[in-house]
Amino acid sequence: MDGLGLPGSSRRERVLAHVDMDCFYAACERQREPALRGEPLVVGMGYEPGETHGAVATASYEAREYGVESAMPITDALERLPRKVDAVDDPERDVSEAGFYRPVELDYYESVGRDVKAILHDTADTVREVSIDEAYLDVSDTVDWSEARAWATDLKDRIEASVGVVASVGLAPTMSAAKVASDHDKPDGLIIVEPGEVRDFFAPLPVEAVHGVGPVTARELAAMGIETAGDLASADPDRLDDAFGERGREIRRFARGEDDRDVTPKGDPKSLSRESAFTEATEESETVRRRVRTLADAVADRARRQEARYQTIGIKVVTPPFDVNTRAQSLPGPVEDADLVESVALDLLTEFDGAAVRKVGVRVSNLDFSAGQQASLDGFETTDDDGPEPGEGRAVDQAPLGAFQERAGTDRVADGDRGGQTTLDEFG
DNA sequence: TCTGGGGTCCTAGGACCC
DNA sequence: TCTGGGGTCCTAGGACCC
Repeated sequence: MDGLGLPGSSRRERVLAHVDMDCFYAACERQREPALRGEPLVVGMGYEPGETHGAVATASYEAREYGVESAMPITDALERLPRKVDAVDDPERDVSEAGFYRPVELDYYESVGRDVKAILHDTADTVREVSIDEAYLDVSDTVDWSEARAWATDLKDRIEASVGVVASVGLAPTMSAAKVASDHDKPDGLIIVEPGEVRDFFAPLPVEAVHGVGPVTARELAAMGIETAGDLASADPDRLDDAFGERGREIRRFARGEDDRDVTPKGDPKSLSRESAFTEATEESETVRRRVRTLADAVADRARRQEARYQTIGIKVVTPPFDVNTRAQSLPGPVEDADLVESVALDLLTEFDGAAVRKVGVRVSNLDFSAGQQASLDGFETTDDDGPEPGEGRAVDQAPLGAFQERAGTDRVADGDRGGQTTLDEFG
């Protein structure tokens, strides 16, 4: 097989697919509550039945007809599309011009997402899961361009038949083109962009269609007279570099159909965080501190379940109108210590005492998964002695924080108890 | 527009080291 | 006295994605 494995542009044209579920949260709700099919449906984040707070996570296409959009406050959505139950009681309202509202239930959507991913992994050797409802596939070894449509149709059918949700699929020789292709014909879309067609496919699209171009960049590009992907493809690369740096060159390459990125399985996360907004901005430090404590515990718990140690602990404080402030503190070595997450987070928060706060977050980063891998190895090998790992011992010795230093010893015991068991559970 | 939650990557400046 | 260069780590912020 000539060309296989050659680097750069000389290598064989790959066959890549991007699979993207249509209105995924709404589709999940309809899958388990079929009466919602064909009805305008809004799935709200932070929404509870009968209430009016929260924001739109997903609006079905029927709901979009009424002007309901993603990220819109539920109060606005209700003005455009009243709840069916309310309309029934209101003689002023036409029941046929009303819709259904459901709260986000992420655990359920994740289980549906896993069912879809299982089919993808069964179909392709190389899968990169991007999010709960989206993935890239590399099927170069098994699918030829001449059979691409049949393959994709079969995949879509399998997903719909066995999981009950609809996917849009795009095939192209690059990841960035496959992504745009899957988005181009939604819902229930299937677009195939063969090698050599990529640039023409991109040309008429607005720059926002290019992966990596958001509202800010689009506005700046427009000011430069660049409005379509075609304009972007033929723009002077130095000019883009001046305006946007390396990212400017990258979006130009994408628009030209140049994208060497390989589909690789998703690795370990780089950070874990939890954040939460107040119903309205508060200046009460104790209220904010309480929330930060809760978030810190949740983040630490998430890290523990994923067997991730962390070396950096940070907070995010959003103050009106929408100023995002971040603070972070690094430790001398990776730890797993819920109390430390809380105390460092609270310590960083003192800077914002008395400030109006509308939202707070806690984050751990600089993650280290080697301890978990070690634990899983231990499970299959002869029992290790109980001494600390060399690296961990050193980290503890250098710790600048009293709390960290005092408690590190007891954490080791807890770790030893848990490591192997947790791992077995996950594989079981 | 008065913006929900969980991520990624990049840039820039300062500290510190050789 | 403002004179060299290179490298790494850390923090903070920004843009973007779903």
